[in-house]
Amino acid sequence: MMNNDPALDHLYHALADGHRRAMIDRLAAGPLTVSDLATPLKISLPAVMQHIAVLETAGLLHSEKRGRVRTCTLSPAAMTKAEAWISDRRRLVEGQLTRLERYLAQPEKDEK
Amino acid sequence: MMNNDPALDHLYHALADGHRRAMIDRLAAGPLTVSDLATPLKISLPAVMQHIAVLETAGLLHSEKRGRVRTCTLSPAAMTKAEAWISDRRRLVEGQLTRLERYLAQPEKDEK
DNA sequence: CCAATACTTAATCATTTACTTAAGTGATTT
DNA sequence: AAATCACTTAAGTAAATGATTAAGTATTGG
Repeated sequence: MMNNDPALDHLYHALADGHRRAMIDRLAAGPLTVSDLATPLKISLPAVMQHIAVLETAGLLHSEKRGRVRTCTLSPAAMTKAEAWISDRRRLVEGQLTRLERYLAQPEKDEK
Repeated sequence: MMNNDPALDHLYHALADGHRRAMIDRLAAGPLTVSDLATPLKISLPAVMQHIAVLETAGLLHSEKRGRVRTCTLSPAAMTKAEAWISDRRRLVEGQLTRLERYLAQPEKDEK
């Protein structure tokens, strides 16, 4: 079964937090260091590092250390996967609505 | 800030569990009762009810009780919201890649 | 009316999460 | 070499999560 998929667990779990979404938002404009990511957040640096680890486990970003500075970059592929799952299901339900609307819009026949 | 959005917290949290995704999957084909939803899952009925509550809090489904049977139906609007957030960010990052590629593809000038 | 059905509530529990503070590591500056 | 910087590790904590079992509450069929 496709829904017993730890990768999707990690992906959606990573997205289910405002701090992490804010980090993704800022990273969407380009790579940032750990300190850069931490600056606008009102949490400690270790907390930021834990969020980075969660995003990295989900495959949403990768990071590289040069000297004493770690730079984080978004990986769009993981986002595509999360988006694809939900998009597929949404389309199925909306297809259902379309069938219901088709049924409702259909003029009644067989009324005798 | 758009990322401090409890609705998105609830949405992605609801999607971050295989049992709940399996339930969404089956509901995508049409409404089901609580027992119908529980049957293929190897967890207790109260556990299924808790998952339904999480999905309902996220706005992913609504349920209605008639007699002693509760029927659950998916609400595609919430899915659209979750999909939209991630889609927007993915497009931003992919736009970046496009700019990078454009830069890399560009023949070097100013080399003197 | 009585039992079976379909949930529902309540109480409990192990684990995971999202933090914290304090102390440590290694790379740059001065 | 010493201080500063940019993380990193460790240890601990309160609250949330995902499950359980046991005991309800309404419906509904016989």
